[in-house]
Amino acid sequence: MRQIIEERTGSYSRRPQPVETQGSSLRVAAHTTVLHEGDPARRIMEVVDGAVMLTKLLPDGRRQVVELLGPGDVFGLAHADAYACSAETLTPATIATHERSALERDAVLAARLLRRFEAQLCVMHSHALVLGRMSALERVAFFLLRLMPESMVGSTLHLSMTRQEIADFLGLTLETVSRAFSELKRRGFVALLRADEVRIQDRGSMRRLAGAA
Amino acid sequence: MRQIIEERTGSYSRRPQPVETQGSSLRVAAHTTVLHEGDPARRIMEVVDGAVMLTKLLPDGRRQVVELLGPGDVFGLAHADAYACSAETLTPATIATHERSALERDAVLAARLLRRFEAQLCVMHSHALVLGRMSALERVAFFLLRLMPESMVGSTLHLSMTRQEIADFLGLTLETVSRAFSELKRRGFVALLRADEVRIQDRGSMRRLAGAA
DNA sequence: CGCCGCGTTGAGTTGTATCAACGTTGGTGG
DNA sequence: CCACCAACGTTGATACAACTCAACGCGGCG
Repeated sequence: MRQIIEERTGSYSRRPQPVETQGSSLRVAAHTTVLHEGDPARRIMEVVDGAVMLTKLLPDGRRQVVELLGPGDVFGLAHADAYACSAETLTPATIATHERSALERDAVLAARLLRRFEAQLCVMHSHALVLGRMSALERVAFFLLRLMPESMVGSTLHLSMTRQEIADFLGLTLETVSRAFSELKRRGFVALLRADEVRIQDRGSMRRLAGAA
Repeated sequence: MRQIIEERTGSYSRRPQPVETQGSSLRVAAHTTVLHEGDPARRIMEVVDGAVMLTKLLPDGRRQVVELLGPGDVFGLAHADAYACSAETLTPATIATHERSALERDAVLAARLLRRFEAQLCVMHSHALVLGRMSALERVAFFLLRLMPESMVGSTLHLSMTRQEIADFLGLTLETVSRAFSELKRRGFVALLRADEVRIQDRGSMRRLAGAA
């Protein structure tokens, strides 16, 4: 669809710094596929700004959103030199890219990625618990808490995902996600200003539902 | 239960090498809990030999086996300075441990962990697809293929997990896992010599079931 | 032998998927 | 400005896969 991507090389074009690698930076529109599952994995990427989702497909078309990424998160991982997931922007985004070979040369970059990978692996562990052991209502409560940092308590959250995308992330159908939203609203745990504008009313009950996430 | 752990310091006790970190090595019996979810995360660990599973618990006791680890795999990851998962051996195992501070000093170690984290993150992505989108039969087929490397085609696989542990890994109940094994046997895709001895008879059909894993 | 943990199988229940209709919103063009 | 349309969301009725509860089988060990 809207594949508006503009690329520009790193700020230090004059003398290529050995530490600040020759990574370039992409500015990408919302709903743009940045890379495709199975393509040769040449570069590794970091979300600088915006939101990105990683997806995997089964041959018959079933889809799983395997990870939701925000600023600092890393993607473009490879299994057998091919990208393991597709990556699609949820919002307009800025993405930094690095040659894979840069990892060996640039220790600072490698250290940053190591810390990030650890954090993302922990998040994946939590997500496995969600997908493997939680009910639909619990999954949606968990999802909303995950998107709503402690800080912004009373404020309203904008969802940049459709019901189908949320369903594909939580291992549900879009109808079940919709019913779960309605049920949370009915119980007074959340308020839906619009379909994509949510306010959490009762954080305690939500946390109890989500298993003290 | 059987908490037979013997610890010994690294081989270079004389002059402590700056690169080969002061990691110690554990010899651990099967069915031993090596670390507990929530404990302060002081050390990072590598499986040298044997098999280890990482688990997470919900307050009401529901359990998810989030990862299965073999030689080379890394665990002991921290979220907010606490272990994110418990780790339990499935077989007798040898485990190398490193102080977390060693990561900053030892570039070789850091590079190895980075590669491992990338691989383990990819595996977790696949597992999210399994947990979110696959049927019970597909999950069990996927599980068996994952344990049976391409190389050993005709040979027999020893499962070191109970039906309950497999169920907790695949997000199912032990009865459903048992029925799936029976169904795979009925279809002639696998042979069950004993409950924990499996031979894959029809790898093609298994791969088709598991979505060309 | 007889117990105990683990596995299998059956019968009935339930949560989520599926299928289908209807509602809402935002954009476009008459 | 309003009518129309398309995409997204909600809600209801029904179906079905997996869960739950329960009985039974089997193998290893004291």
